[in-house]
Amino acid sequence: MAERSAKDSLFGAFASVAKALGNGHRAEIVDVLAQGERSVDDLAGEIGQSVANTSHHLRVLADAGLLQTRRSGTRVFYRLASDRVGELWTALRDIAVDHVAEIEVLSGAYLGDRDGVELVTAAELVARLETGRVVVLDVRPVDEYLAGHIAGARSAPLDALADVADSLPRRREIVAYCRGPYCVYADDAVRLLRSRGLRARRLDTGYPEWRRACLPTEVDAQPMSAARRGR
Amino acid sequence: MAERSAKDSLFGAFASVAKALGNGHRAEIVDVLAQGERSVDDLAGEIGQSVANTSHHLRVLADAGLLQTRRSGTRVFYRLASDRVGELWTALRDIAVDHVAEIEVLSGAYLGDRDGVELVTAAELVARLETGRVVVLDVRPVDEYLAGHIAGARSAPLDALADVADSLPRRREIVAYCRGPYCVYADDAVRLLRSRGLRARRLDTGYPEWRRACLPTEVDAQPMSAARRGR
DNA sequence: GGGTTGTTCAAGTGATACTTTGAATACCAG
DNA sequence: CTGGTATTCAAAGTATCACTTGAACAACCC
Repeated sequence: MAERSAKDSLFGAFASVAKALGNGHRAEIVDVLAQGERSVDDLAGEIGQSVANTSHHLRVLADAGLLQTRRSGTRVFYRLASDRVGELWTALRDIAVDHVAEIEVLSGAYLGDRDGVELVTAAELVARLETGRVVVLDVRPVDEYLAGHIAGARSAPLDALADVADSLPRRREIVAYCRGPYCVYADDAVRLLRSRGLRARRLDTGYPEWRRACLPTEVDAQPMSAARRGR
Repeated sequence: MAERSAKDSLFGAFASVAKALGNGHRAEIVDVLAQGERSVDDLAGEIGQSVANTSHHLRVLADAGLLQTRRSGTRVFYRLASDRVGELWTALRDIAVDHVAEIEVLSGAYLGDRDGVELVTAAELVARLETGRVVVLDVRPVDEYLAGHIAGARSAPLDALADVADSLPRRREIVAYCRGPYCVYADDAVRLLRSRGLRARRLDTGYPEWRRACLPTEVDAQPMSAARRGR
């Protein structure tokens, strides 16, 4: 009957959104864009692909309604179409972790040995922030920090961390965070800090999850052009 | 560097879950399984495909970790691996509705003319249930009602609705609900009831969303075999 | 054993997905 | 308006995968 084909078309359209996310490079793109908007060039660098190929994948995602664009001079900035897209990506990732056995192996291969990298949950960090006995470090690139960070966090990008480390209190606990649970920045930071005898742990998620949970954040207002120039 | 390929593999694994949902028939399967477990045979009927093909799609979903199985005699029952899979499906569907223009047309083609089918939100229904001035009808097949339904709802499967209609109060408002926003049962029910002069509207979502929102539900305990026999 | 229900396999059919290349377009600065 | 930068487009190459079917096989019940 005609109902059947109408239903098939409708569910095919629902599935098309999933299909757009069904590619590793595109998943990486969404993961990066959860931090904030990026130019095609930036994204190509992040995912290690040619600009042309990146542009192609961006089009696939945009056609599925997951991304929106903004032109600024010669550059085109892509961003997630809404916060809900970020939530969808997080949900997908979490379900993959829970139900795909293979992921444990792969994340181990990517993140490296996590011995000595202890985790802190967002709830625990909130509690510690209230009592004040913790230093929070944002170890992402500076422009991501400027675009928004955990309230009270200090910027300490990985390449500047060695310098910052000397000025950190040796008694107080340090919590580093970065882009998300599958970002190596915070792991690297914790290893470096601990090798210097500091008490460091990492947040188990990242900035996007923190913000979407409506936990306290700050934005360091700066002209966008200046912020971008840093990359 | 090696990190790149490790990262690609990891995100490829995340994407594999999305890939499993990236097919219309499989999306329909997940939508049906959000109601509760089903045998392969049942599912094949629901999605209008051969048993062999249905079994194939079920395997794809199960391999991606989205489904689990239970054997009972000669039958194999599939179910969602967890509630979170249902949430993922709902999130995907909602984002598709928000961001894919095409869907409006397709859902119109499937659901038919919705003139005269007014919607009630879950929040509004909760409020009305508290004041007691509403009759809630579950118009899904009986066994789905038995497996769990909105607290206080009365079972009125579509094929029996004509009989039930006569016994409904003519002054009180009637709210029908079914499997979800893209299920035609409740729409059909509302049209039938209104054609008889009753004041009927439909819930804008369905039973799975109601249950996951932790709103009040009831289960009519019955031997599973008896419940299943009905199909 | 005979009947029911599911899974697997092989095969057919068709097409899609990804990447690269080179050219084209859009915009800015001077 | 010209040259430089950033992005998109179109086409071609490469590879392979996806979906469906029909028949054989397996698991189970009575």
